[in-house]
Amino acid sequence: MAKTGLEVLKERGFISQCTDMDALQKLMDNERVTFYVGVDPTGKSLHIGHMVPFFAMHHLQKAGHRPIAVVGGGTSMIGDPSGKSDMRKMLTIEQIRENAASLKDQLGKIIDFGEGKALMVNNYDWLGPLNYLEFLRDIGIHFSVNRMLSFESYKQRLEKGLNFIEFNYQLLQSYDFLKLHQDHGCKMQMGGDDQWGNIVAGMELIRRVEGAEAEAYGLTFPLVTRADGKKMGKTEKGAVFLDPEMFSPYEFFQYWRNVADADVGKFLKFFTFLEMDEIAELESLEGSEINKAKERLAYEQTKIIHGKEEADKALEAAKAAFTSGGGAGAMDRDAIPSVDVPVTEIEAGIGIMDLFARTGLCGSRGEARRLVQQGGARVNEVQIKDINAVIGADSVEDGEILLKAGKKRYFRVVVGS
RNA sequence: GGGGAGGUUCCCGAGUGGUCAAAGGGGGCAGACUGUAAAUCUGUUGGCUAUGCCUUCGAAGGUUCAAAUCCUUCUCUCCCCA
Repeated sequence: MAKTGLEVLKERGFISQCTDMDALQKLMDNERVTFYVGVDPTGKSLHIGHMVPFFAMHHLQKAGHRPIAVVGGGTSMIGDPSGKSDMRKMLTIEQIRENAASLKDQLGKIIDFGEGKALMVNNYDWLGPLNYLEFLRDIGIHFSVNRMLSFESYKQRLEKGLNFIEFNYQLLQSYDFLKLHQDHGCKMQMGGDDQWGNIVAGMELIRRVEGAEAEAYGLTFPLVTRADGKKMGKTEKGAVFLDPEMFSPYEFFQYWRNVADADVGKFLKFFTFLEMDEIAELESLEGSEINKAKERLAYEQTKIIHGKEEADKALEAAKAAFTSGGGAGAMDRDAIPSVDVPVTEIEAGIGIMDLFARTGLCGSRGEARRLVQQGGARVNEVQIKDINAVIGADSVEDGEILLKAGKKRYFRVVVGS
């Protein structure tokens, strides 16, 4: 007996709030439902913190429903105040267009944009040409300022200051839902919990314009948190982007490999397509065994985003680097960042601090000095503790020198001519 | 438009003429311990051609032997009034 899409979401923990679960269940049992999720094209790459709704989309699409990804080209020119303590930066139309194009590629890894299976639209297409007076008359009339002000998300902003442009965001998002309902028969909107207010507002708008019997539902996902309280998908160096140029597949793999014990099960459900019984099995592992589950999580997730080949490479590299006495010997060379240094410089000899300072492993010579003094610096796996050590041609192996900072960070110095 | 309070190093937050590269906390980095986890403990945390030098306390000027600290102007934020 196949599970319905909604059941899959439920058992995986995707559902936080639903405007009418029973009715939605019934609807989805009986027909192919078109639903949508908004994406903000505020950057050229998504990061994993954005991914929950798209994994949810995947499950529903698999169950036969039709997703629409709405690029918020128009709305991102306004900036959603929900859950934000500060106003968002505004982008130009050109930037947004560029971003939108690369976002589609990334979403394509999770959602099948094949003919008729899914849509991607840009709300700038209908928000852009809007006529202010008409919009106020046709749409604005349905909104109560009193009601809007009572929303929790606005309350918070009222204390800090909320300007008029942001205040309009909800109207525009509601209009999106109405527009998609009219043009594509879209009946459900999904989003993070912070979108609840906006989603409900959209439903109400549809009911007011189309009549009380119009079918519109809303579904929200819980905010995915990490056991250590840090933001999902953020590292000190920035967000965990899906774009391999911005965040290498190896590091991506490592991010997942290093999640907290308490998060493994949850993440397997959210971010992989493994079956529930397999996840249950992985979840039941205890002690150091749990590393197997983390490895699986990292592998599956990397495979989805970067492909099987990259996932295999990352897995192998990780194994090589962390088992049997360490060493990056078997690591995939390309996965390690590198810098070119002319052979003449190597032959002349480079001070250990200079070498580390120019690799990105250390931000400055001072930082490099500390690293060396604290015993975190290794050249070809040999610890160097002398800050005056000079690295010369005798350290070159296979045309490169392998540097290691701490236990996990590697860097290659490629000797160029 | 009027009045008030503020802008300090990655973040929060002390500091109100020299002893300040600036307390404390957070975070980061490194080390120990480990399971590439968590917790804990230790060290470290502006840069450099390095017992000294340079750049930093919203911006620009000024006072002084000496300023994050005093004065002037500008700028931004928040609060109260209109």
